[in-house]
Amino acid sequence: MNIQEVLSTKVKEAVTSIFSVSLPEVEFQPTRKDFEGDITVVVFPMLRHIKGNPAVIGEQIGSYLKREVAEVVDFNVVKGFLNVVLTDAFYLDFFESTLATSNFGYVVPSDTDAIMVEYSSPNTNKPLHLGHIRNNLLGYSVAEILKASGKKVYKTQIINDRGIHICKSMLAYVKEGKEEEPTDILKGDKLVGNYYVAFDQMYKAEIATLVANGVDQKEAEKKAPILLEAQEMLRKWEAGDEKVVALWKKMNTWVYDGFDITYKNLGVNFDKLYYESNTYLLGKDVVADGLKRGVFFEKEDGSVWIDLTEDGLDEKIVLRSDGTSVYMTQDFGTAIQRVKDYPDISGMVYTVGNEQDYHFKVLFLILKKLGFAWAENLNHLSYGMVDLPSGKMKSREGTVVDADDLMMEMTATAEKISNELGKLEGYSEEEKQDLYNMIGLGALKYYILKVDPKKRILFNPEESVDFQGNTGPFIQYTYARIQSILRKAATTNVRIPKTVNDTIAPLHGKEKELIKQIQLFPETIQQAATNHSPALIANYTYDLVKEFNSFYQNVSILGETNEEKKVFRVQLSKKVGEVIQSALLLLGIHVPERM
RNA sequence: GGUCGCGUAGCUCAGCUGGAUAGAGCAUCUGCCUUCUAAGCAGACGGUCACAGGUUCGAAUCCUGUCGCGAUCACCA
Repeated sequence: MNIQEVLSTKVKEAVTSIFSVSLPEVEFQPTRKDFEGDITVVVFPMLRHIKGNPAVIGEQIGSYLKREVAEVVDFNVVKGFLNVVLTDAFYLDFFESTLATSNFGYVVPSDTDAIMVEYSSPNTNKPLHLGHIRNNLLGYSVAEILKASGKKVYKTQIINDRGIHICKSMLAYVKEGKEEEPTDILKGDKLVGNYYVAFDQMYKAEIATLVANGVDQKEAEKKAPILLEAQEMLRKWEAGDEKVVALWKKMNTWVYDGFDITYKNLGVNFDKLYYESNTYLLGKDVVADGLKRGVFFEKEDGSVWIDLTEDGLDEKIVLRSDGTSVYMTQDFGTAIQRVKDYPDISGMVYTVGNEQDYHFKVLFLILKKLGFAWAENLNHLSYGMVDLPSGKMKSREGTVVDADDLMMEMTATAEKISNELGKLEGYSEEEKQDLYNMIGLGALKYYILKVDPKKRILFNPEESVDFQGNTGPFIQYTYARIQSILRKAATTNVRIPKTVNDTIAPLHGKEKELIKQIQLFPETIQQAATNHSPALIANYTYDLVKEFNSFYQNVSILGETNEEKKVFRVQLSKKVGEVIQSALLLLGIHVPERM
């Protein structure tokens, strides 16, 4: 039982004994820093059940708690707030208990209750950019957070490897590729992306010619010969034309090799890959079944629809009049397939931009109407676009911040700053490069993940990502500081005293604040998991680190003459380091021994 | 136009399942390295929480409306 539950019971007891009233619940909040105390009981809500002056009621409950609860040393009442002061022993007991816990804050993952997290899911016609980075970091991080919160997790992505957009880059390659192949300098995804851009240029030129010859703009966009050719290529692909399929395989392989490098550098991974070329026909049998059961209805032309007007949405097509699938059909077909593949799945998280909010609303509703139990636990991890000062990023127009380039720039910045500070004496060139990479990516990942996913990010390439203040490197730096102390101390086997005695008490205010912050870690993980919010982990870690740095600069650790106190501070620092490491790992950020 | 999301300090963001005097970082300004890593610490400056109503003992937080920004409303994906 934690302290809040103890206090809750005791407050109710107090109210019953003093006012002869039973209180349904007690409201707590952490005591604000400006007041004395650790935990605050809010008296106002009690006024519904007890008549009287809140300050007086607070006094009476406070006295009761001080008398009856061993952990309560003192209390004070400000307006309707009863601030309770807890004993140092309470905090030390808690701290002692964490020393024996490995992976403090993490819950051992279930082996039955699984969540599938989908993220990344790129098209294979162009390289990954900053928008994909946000998607990947969010998806990866949420998956890690869910794991830490006690779920079994499958990470997946569906690769959009077929369709007209893929044929466009293939066609441009055929037209002007001249057997070009990827090189060390030009990764496969970049090469294919170049041809996607090339297609667009040819297409635009043809439209311009047509318009100059008097063709209507819209008509020209539909009739441009190169577009018709691409459509023809798609038909051949669907018919299994050998030459087209061979080219498709070749170019997709180039792209996958390129993506692999980007994913590796970014530090993300997947347990299972789905390919749209294998799934795009799924869902038709579901439509047939749903028709029978009256979930869907058929129109005169043979197209199949679902009526969602009663749910405040509109009618949505699920099968075209020519019998082919639409995006939606594939999506529910794929969802069902995934549960067939992994029967322990009880829910899914889709990491997809907020432009598809409506689509997922409809998708989830359809799956519910089809009666799947797991459909109750589907979540769209919707995030805002990453825009540039000039507006939206567009691959076709070359206004994108490339993922590989950005990671390289971040690493270069880390190197520059490290060299200026010059603290890496004795590190080999390889160790240095690893460190620059760790710091550069730490900065980038933290920068992206600390903001609420719902909000759109305006990324200005002219202004570099910060390395000071509320940033990844600041947190990494604090970790490195702690490791430096531990190296010097080398007393890790010494334990803190089990009870508070004269040598360690009273706790320094900073020490107490640190323990309080550590205490919050497990519940922070749970909150981040329920809200699918890495930002909560980022903010928590920042608060912890700020608190530690304040402790570090205001309290001497190794210089402390009282041996018991010194050992305790070393232990405390070590624990903070462990929590920093655990927390950052949930964001996909690694920590250095030195920096 | 319908629907959804966002609007908090000069800038970037916390806080939003209602609680005390709205918090950080960046930028600007003051101090602090012959003592554990100054990518740091201590402090100053900076606010009509878009606006107007409402609910409540109490609203940045919940409800309604207005304005601004974005997304979306295809037999595209």
